[in-house]
Amino acid sequence: MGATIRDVAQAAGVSVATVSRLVNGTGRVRDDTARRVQTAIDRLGFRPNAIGRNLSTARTRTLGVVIPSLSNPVFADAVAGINAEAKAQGYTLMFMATDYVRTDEQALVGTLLAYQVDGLILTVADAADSPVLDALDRDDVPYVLIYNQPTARNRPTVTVDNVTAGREVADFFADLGHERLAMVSGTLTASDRARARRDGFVAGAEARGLAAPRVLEVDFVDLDADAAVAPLFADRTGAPTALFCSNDLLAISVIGALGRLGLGVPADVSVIGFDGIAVGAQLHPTLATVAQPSREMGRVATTRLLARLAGETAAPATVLPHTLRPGESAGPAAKPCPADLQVPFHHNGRSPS
Amino acid sequence: MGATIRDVAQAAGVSVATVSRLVNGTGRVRDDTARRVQTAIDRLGFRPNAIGRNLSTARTRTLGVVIPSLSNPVFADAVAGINAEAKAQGYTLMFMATDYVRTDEQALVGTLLAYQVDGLILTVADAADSPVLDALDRDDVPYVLIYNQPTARNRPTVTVDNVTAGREVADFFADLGHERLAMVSGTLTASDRARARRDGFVAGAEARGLAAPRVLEVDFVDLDADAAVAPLFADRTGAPTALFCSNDLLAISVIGALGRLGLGVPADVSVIGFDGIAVGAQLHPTLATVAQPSREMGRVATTRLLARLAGETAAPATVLPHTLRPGESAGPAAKPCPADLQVPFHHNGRSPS
DNA sequence: GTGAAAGCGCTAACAC
DNA sequence: GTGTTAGCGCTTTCAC
Repeated sequence: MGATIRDVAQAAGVSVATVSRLVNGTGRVRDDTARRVQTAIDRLGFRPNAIGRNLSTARTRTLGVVIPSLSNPVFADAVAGINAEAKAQGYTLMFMATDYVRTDEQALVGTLLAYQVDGLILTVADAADSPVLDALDRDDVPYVLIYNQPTARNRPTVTVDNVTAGREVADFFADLGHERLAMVSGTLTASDRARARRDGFVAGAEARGLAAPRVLEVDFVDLDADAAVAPLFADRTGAPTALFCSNDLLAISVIGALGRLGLGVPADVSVIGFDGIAVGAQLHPTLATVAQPSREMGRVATTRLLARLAGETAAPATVLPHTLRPGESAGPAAKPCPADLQVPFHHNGRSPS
Repeated sequence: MGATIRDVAQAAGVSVATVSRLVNGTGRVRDDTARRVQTAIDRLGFRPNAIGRNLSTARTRTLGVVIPSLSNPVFADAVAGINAEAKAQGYTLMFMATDYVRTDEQALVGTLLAYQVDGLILTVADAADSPVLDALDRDDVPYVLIYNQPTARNRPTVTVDNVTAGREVADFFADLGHERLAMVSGTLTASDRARARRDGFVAGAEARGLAAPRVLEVDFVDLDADAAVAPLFADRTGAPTALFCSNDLLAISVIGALGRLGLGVPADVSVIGFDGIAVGAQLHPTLATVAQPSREMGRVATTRLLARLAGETAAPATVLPHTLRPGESAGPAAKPCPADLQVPFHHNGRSPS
């Protein structure tokens, strides 16, 4: 497409080595030579071919990013953070989405590696049981996980404490007077963090002496929220009054489904999500959630990866603080009232207060 | 990191050419040779170095994507569509965000070009006045614009008809009985499409015999919605009853600000956005909007770019259909009632109906 | 301070 | 069918 280093060298009457030295600031070049070369560069519109450079240096200043999906703001935000930091450090991103197809992880990472990315930032289905990560470890490829749950193998990870967060959610509900808790989660085998959240939630409920929460596993990718939620409320007498959803997008769908079931949020059912996506705060009722600092997580993961690339050997897990963010979707449990006065279900989302 | 083609050749007792032929399926290889080579490949875990290949073929099977930001779902969705189609065609994305800094476009594209992307998909601030695009045209770099407004220069674009859409919004409001329209737009110089929407909107209002809508230009990037919206309602008697926001994110912020001003939506002010981001439908009131098929736009743009790369010379603009999606945020104009009965402003979002 | 030349890993003629 | 070899555009010794 453009001029090569040889063209420039020729035009300036110098060798390619000199051009290279000038362009990269490596090695000294006499002033007037530099001027001559620079003129040629400008005139020819020379832009060094990164591919040629990469081949020769065996570095690309390129980072690979593999995440489940860009359509979930939580990942889009993380990528925005990754990108911001990468850009600031002179790195460029190559990007791949698994679309939650676990078996695709391997191939996507393979593609990125073929392009000789200097390192990877990824969210895998399960960090504790991951052929991809095993392969990366074996080949000693620098990577940092993001969102994934830390494991016994001490893989480098930037995440929040999902177990504690789950426990806090149980506490939060218990404090509000709820006694029958339940969780709606995306496919648990597809998300180690969802499992961690559940574990914390279940443990928290037990610690508070509540019945073990029912855990409903749903297909998050193409979700029929109505069908998914219905079973929980088939027997309305024993139905849960508080629902923990493993992520915000799921929580939003669930709230919609509850409405169509004639259940008000939070009048009949309290709902809390996880992630802290921006829109949650704009909903009515505003979405209670456990907020993760997604953008920051992306930033930190990038910083750690670049440090690793620079030779540092960093700590296995960076645990960033999460925030249980109350919202209108989670309210106190309804006071039990005399049976004959009870009005258990309303057909709009509003409670008679 | 891994084995080279030479290692494989040596291990299999063949030449590199044979390995190359087998790996790329170019040229015939005897069955037993193939087996031997394949064994070596598997044993050594050989993965062809794309950089080497790229240098030699002068193609990278890599597409560059430049958009304003990933944090706006409208762009995230488009990138998701681009990625899906690219992936299906064996292409990988390199990604850059301008963060709405117009002057960065040039450099970002430059970086992508240095990496020898085969083509670009981009959204620029203004397609009609863009040094970047001029440069791309001059160097004959294949690209397709997305979201940008088609211009006289017939640059390849995948978009919706923003002008018509704007006109439809004016009609929509007029049909609802609104007489005082206004628009809140992101920086107009930073968005050719916002200008087009405004033009259509203004023209539409005029066609319906309404007063020229006031157009408020706000800094979308770090927006103080309260301060931005206030001037419109300083004089509440002549204040607009219907607001067109140049995008959904802006509309959401504006609705929040209106609430804090004591103005109900849609009771006191009707609001419509633009983009059709998914969360709009989850808001209460649901967000009226002009929906663009973002994911599909990304897909189509990619298809067109790949066709161009394959040698086809495609049409300048592909205009995809938009959909004016009514929502609760846009309702009929309040019937004027006798002055002494009038209750113009309420301090919650709900009208006394 | 500058140049010559040997690669980096691969593909693609071109020979055989 | 298979091997030889000349690059692709760049960096980087090593001489001078």
